[in-house]
Amino acid sequence: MITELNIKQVEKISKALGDPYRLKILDMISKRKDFMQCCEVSECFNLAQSTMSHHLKQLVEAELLVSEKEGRNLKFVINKEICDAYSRYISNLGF
Amino acid sequence: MITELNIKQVEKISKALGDPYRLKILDMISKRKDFMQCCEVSECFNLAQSTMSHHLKQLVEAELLVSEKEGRNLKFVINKEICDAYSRYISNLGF
DNA sequence: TAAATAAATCGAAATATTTAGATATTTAAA
DNA sequence: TTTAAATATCTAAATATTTCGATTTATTTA
Repeated sequence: MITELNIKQVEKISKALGDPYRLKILDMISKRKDFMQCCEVSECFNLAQSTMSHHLKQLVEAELLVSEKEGRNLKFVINKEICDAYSRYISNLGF
Repeated sequence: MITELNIKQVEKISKALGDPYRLKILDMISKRKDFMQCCEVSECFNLAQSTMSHHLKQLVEAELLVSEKEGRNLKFVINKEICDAYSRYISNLGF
């Protein structure tokens, strides 16, 4: 089944994508074969832990990332299905 | 030549897409075969003229829309190339 | 069980965005 | 050439977002 986003979801995803840190986070995570840990992500940016947590939460709530708890760590992977659905929504604007 | 967006452009486009009015505006314009006039767009929303002007400006500055002056009116069309480039950027996050 | 680590939550300040009203500019029509 | 229409700009208020520090929660390790 192909995921179809409604306009509210598109808005939320767009908002999540509209920040330089969050774009860089997605970029980093996407370059991994497997997954990425939260604390690893934090180390790459000069931001407070609470700020990073907030950014990651927004990406998860927009469903761009899927997170999984592993002990006291958090692993992230890109939600390919949502990325594709969003991508499709935007490119369909051109028709 | 295929347009490749840099991360700053992706941020700007995402911000432009992260508002319910602007998404609806794009939706309306995209449903037209040809183009759409500014005042036509305004009529569809319960927003002040200056507010609408501001929203349209953001879409044009993000290059999602191309505007052309025609007399005292403004015509808009979707910038398909940018939509596709943005769409491609996002779907590539999945790899 | 105590200490340490990873992440989340809360509160508050700084910053950015959205919105409307007033005014200005540009062009068309009377 | 005055008037009307379409759009843009400016200012200010309301609202939302970003950020940090402090605290809390959950889990692991000593």
